[in-house]
Amino acid sequence: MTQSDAGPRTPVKTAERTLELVEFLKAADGATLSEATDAVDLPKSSVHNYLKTLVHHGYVVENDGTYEVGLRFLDLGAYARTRVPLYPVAEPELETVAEETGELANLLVEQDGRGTFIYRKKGENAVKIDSYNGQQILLHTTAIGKALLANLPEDRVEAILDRYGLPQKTENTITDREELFAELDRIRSEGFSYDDEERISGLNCVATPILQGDDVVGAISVTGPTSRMSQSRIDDEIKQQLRNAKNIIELNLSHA
Amino acid sequence: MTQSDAGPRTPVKTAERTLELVEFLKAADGATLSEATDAVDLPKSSVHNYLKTLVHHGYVVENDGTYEVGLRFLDLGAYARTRVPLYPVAEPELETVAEETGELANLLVEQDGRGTFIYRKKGENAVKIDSYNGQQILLHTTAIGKALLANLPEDRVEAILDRYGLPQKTENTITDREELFAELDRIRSEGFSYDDEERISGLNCVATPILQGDDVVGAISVTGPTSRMSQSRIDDEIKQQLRNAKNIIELNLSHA
DNA sequence: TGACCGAATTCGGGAAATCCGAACCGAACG
DNA sequence: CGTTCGGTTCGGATTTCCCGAATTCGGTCA
Repeated sequence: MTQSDAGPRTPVKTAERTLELVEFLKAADGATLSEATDAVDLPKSSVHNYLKTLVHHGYVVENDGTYEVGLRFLDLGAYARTRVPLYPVAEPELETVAEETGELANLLVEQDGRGTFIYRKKGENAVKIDSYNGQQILLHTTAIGKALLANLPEDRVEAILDRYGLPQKTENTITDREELFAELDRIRSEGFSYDDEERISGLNCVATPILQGDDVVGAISVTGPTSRMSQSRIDDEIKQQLRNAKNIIELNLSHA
Repeated sequence: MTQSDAGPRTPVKTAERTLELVEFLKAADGATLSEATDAVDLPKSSVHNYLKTLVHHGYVVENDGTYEVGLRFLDLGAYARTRVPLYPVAEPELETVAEETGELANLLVEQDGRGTFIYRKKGENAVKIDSYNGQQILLHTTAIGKALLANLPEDRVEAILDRYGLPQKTENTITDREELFAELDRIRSEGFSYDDEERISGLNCVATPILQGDDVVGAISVTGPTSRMSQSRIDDEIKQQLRNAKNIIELNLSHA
């Protein structure tokens, strides 16, 4: 990863190790003390202290020897979501989109250069994979991320690219800056972005940004399997649904 | 609080301070460095280091001088929820309950003696207050918590009471152990629990546990304003809806 | 324009918390 | 009954964090 942000001058290492440990528990779907010890570079006794401390505060749960991410994080996470003004406005509209199309409808916002799905609603036939709330992505890897990126000020886009680079996720991921900027231009003029299996093979996605005045506050999209996302369906149905939702959301945002 | 769990012998203090800081940001709905410094007992420069470290990792966001809880927690929280097998099974049924009654439908699970609402669905007329995902409560303060408590093994109940005590939330909160155990007996024999404004004045609640074999895995409830929750409506409509949802959920749990 | 004020950031020595290996326990299994 | 594989405890060495003072930054008022 081309990460050029060095971070704080004097980071609190213990805090970082704590978070790293929790992230490992997530990645591993739970782990024993020994497994966790192998993963983070610390002796067993130290990891033990960390885990017990986290357990005591409810951030980690222990079930006969295996440690897991605890529900206490849901409290913080759901709270953080309530602080995003777009969320309550967009939620009902995305529900409609999911119902009408039968596919997966998504809402993405940006924080600190990263994209976060703050709401995902499955329609009747929605693809099962690749879907849970809170998932974080790099903006250049998806249609919905690019829709957002295309409407950010140029200097912010530059800063984001400097920090996170353009790592490749599938063979279609854009990895070249020039190419990305050209694509962002196209998105700005058309108002929609697409991805052709750029992040996950077999999935297609159509997205459009949500604007508040001149500022982009998020983006919405519909995701479906390549087989069902024909050009004609995209043009006739999907884009219509998205346009509709976008209008209502922006209208409600403007006088709130 | 009657808290008799001393916690780990050698807690990692820095980890605790980190979490405490994030919790403060939540409680304060965002704060500046100076405000955060006043809240936690540390000098400004230390708090500065903590916050910058958290920002760097996306757990806190900074907007012109004020720090807020970041969306990265949503990733961990929503993930933790996916690890609860009850969640996907109960979600659609609670949606039905919310639609049919028009009130607020809830799903609670227990971890480490604390209750966590992992799903809440608002019906048409649902009360606006007191509702967000991930909220944590003490089990003895609500109908839904008591429904859960009533089906936990006695020694676990004792342990939970030892650890968290019976703090009073409203004038109706049960604060006496004997009284609570009597109430739990009653709940076990009736199969439903109620609260009369025990946690929040003006709100009433009807709840029933979700069992898997002999083990309680959670509880569901309907919450509404006292004015709308008449005895006859509770008996004729609400309990019927809950019974129905409970049956379907338990059935689906049993052969999964 | 310049001086002022509050807030955020940087700096460096001293104190304290974490690190870390080794030893101890306890359960499961052969 | 012995062995093994984890988890837990202990205490000294040292890294890391604490913490006040000095500096910089950004905005406001004269």
